[in-house]
Amino acid sequence: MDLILLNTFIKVATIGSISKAAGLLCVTQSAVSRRIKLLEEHYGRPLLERTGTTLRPTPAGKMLIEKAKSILDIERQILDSLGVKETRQKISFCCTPSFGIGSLPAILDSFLADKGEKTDLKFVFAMPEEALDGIRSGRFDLALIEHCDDLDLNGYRTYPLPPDEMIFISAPARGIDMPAPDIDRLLGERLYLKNETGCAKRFLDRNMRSIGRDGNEFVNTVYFDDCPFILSQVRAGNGIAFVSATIVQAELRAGTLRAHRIAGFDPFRPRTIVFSPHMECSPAIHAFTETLFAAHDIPSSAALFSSRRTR
Amino acid sequence: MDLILLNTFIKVATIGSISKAAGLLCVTQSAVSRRIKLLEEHYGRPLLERTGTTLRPTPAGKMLIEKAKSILDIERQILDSLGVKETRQKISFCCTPSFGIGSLPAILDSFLADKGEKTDLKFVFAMPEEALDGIRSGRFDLALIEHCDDLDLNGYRTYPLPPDEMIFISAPARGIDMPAPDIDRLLGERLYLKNETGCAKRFLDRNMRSIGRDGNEFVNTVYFDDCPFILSQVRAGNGIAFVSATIVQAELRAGTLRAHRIAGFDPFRPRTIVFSPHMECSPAIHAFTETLFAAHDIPSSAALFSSRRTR
DNA sequence: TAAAAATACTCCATAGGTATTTTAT
DNA sequence: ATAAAATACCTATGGAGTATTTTTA
Repeated sequence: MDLILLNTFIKVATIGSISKAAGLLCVTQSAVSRRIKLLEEHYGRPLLERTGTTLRPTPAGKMLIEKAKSILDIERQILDSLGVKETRQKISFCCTPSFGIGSLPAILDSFLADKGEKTDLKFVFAMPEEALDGIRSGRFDLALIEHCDDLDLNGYRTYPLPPDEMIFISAPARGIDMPAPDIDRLLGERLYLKNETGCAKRFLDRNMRSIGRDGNEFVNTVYFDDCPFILSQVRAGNGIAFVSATIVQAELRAGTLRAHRIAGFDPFRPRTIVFSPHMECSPAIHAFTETLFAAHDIPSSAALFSSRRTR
Repeated sequence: MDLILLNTFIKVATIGSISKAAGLLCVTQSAVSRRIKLLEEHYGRPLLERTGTTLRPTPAGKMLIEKAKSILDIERQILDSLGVKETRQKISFCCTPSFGIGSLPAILDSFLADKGEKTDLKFVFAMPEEALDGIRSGRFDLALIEHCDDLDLNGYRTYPLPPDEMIFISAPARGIDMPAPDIDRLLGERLYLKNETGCAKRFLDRNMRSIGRDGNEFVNTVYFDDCPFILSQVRAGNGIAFVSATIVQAELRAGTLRAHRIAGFDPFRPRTIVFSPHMECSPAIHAFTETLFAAHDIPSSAALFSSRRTR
């Protein structure tokens, strides 16, 4: 009787779902189902109540949970006293600076809340091209790609996220129309962008072209490779910027910044999560992805982690 | 981590030998060696001290023994409280009546002393031919064959035992020479034998022929299918019998019976243990064989039980 | 040198994955 | 009808056996 069966049973009985537990355990639903079956055969009776909307332990199962916990606890004691370290879980995640600044802090907080202690985390902010390169080479486990240009993701393990919205922002003092100003009104403003090849610039150019204009019509453009500085400049009324709505959400709500949406623009920037083919599913990565998905109101990533178990 | 590893380790550490533990566990030395290795890899350090004449647990190993016992104990509690019966171990053993009466009781006592509660035992007394037939058909797990005739044991899993000795016995009152009487002196006595086709009769005939005489020269022969009665008749001075020395050992020592050995006879009857090819090694069968061997001063039967594990 | 443990190698049982079916709400 | 669990089937891993080598007392 393998301890993995007991651990699996505890997870399933606690969560109340075989599929969900499978995600956590980085194996398929099939494997978990089989493990439960094996355990039930081993102990000669049903351990889970299959009726009802959620899986519940039978009386025998309830008893087993307690006993199994003691067993796993002793095993843990042995490992601890012999100084056996569980292989430190590593996550390396790549995304654009705007996501890193706008959304990642909240996700990271929520992740660290329960899962953080035992994991090595690496967060790299880079452009989609570099992200994909890192995924290919195994430098990153997963990346969040924002599609400033069309991008060929063929051959990657991907998962779509809801798009985010790109908007112009300005200080109220500049008096720019709030809902949808004329584009010519904005062309006269000093435009702050992070850099010439950044996502925002490329996405802006694309949208300008789509309404028959050109990105270069913004004559007064300042590239400054520091987001907080750009925001402070805009806040101070020194110009406008074209940014992801999420990173200024709070200030828009507070009224310290104004959002401007241009007629004819498609402001929504598709986003995709790309998984490394080398990525081994680990509980940490599973939990991180789960947090990432939860932040975007996607119920569960269970199905993503069906194979490639950690050994 | 499989509980079988912990159980194996406890056995090895307790016994101090991988080979011996392998016998007990009904697997090969190789398998046990591998299990220990797996466990040592799992816990990341040596658990057995390989130096010295006997295998001893390292400090880590000592600690593990205790913890492992707690784990296995909890597992036992679970099984008990769920009413999981360990499949009742069965042994069916066949031997000649003379062995069954002479040697088996002592062996059985010694076996029952520690192993008996959880086993179903079946002892059948029969002639070698029937024993072999039962082995072939799987009716018996093992049989002790006494070679009254030449017997072809090709194709059987066998193990030689030291031979026993066949002797004539008489009551002291009859005044027959003790060490080696003349055969003609015995021919006049009434000879008690169990039955016409029994081992004793056949073995006697063979020996008579080997000294140029004939079994039929005993003119006054009584076949009576009950050993105790025969012995009582001899004891009462009503005749002689030709029996295995072991069944009258005590009475010879006490002087209530006399032993007679005929010059030219080869009194030693080879004995062989025959194992059923269908026999699955079980701890019970191992223990029984161990007892059987110990009774004949054979150190260990470990090597016999290398394969065919119980599932 | 002999007995025990380790190891190289092969085989097969089984755990796990994929795809599909069954079940239950 | 949909989502989850069970299952049929296939593959690959690894545990067990056989035979051999290495170790150590």
